[in-house]
Amino acid sequence: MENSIEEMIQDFRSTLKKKGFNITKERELILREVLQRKGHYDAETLYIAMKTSGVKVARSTVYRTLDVLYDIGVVDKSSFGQNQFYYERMIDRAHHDHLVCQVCDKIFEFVNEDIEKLQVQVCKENGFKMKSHSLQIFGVCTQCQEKDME
Amino acid sequence: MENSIEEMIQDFRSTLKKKGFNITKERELILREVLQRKGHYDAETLYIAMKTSGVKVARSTVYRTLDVLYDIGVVDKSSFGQNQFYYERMIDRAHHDHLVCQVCDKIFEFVNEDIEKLQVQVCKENGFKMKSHSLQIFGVCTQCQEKDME
DNA sequence: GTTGCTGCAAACCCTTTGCATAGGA
DNA sequence: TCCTATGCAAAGGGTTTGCAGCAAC
Repeated sequence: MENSIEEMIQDFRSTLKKKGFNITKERELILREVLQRKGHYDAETLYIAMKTSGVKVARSTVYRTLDVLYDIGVVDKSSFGQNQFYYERMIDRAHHDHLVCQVCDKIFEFVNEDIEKLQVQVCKENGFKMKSHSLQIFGVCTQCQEKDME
Repeated sequence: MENSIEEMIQDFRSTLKKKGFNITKERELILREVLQRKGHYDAETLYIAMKTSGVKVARSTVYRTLDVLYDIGVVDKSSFGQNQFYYERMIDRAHHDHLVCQVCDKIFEFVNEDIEKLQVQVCKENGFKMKSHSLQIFGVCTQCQEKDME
């Protein structure tokens, strides 16, 4: 259940091979960064973080690799209606949806099996073949509601 | 129930006033275009359509006004993960969610009361104050599935 | 007369792309 | 060797912004 980073990198290598991608040190470096990072971030943030910590990699490689990681299911990609993509590792996690606070921009997660089931049903009713889905609820989080009352 | 365009424009004027916006002829022109348009479109499409039909209005005014219309609840705004915003009039319509076909890019709508209720419940459980939400299911529509089999 | 809106063009921001070079298979 | 990936810089595309002139209140 609990895999070490090194084991995950081994998996990654074999998945790349299986899908016809080359194994490169840049892809591994980016994977390492992704694996140790929790929560949501955009490609630019990841790129800057890597630059700052002295890793040599090009911006376009980060963008391209994040999409490879998305392709092979290592990260999730979502957009929260902000015309920008956010990534997040999918390791050891079930699919989840998001509560987006419009005051502090924090993103909270939730899992709701019943909603998932209803989505499957909706697809069945419409003859639609589901590949993925994305549910965001926008509003105000508890903390911001409290701040507002002060 | 069934309001005429002119009645809707009257409502619009009073809403603008109530919210502290000025009433201008550009805003009215854009509202007219929005009211007679069904389905989803981006700001650029609306702008080009207006230009083509001879309406004099600046691109930035269209972009700015669509956001005003969104503010006051005349249009809905969503992004379908394409780094672009899509607008759609909200008149005479219940909230609905979207099935996005990744093959033909068509967008289908559905309404599901049970999902809506579960969302309210999720918010309650998390002490989250919901303002809006957005659910998109990505996949392949019936027609594209059939085409694929040929 | 103020304040807010429009129009224009330029700036912005994130993302993608073209191409020469480097590096896996 | 062949083909894919990288790095760089430049282009792209949708959206936003600064500012002067203009229109609403």
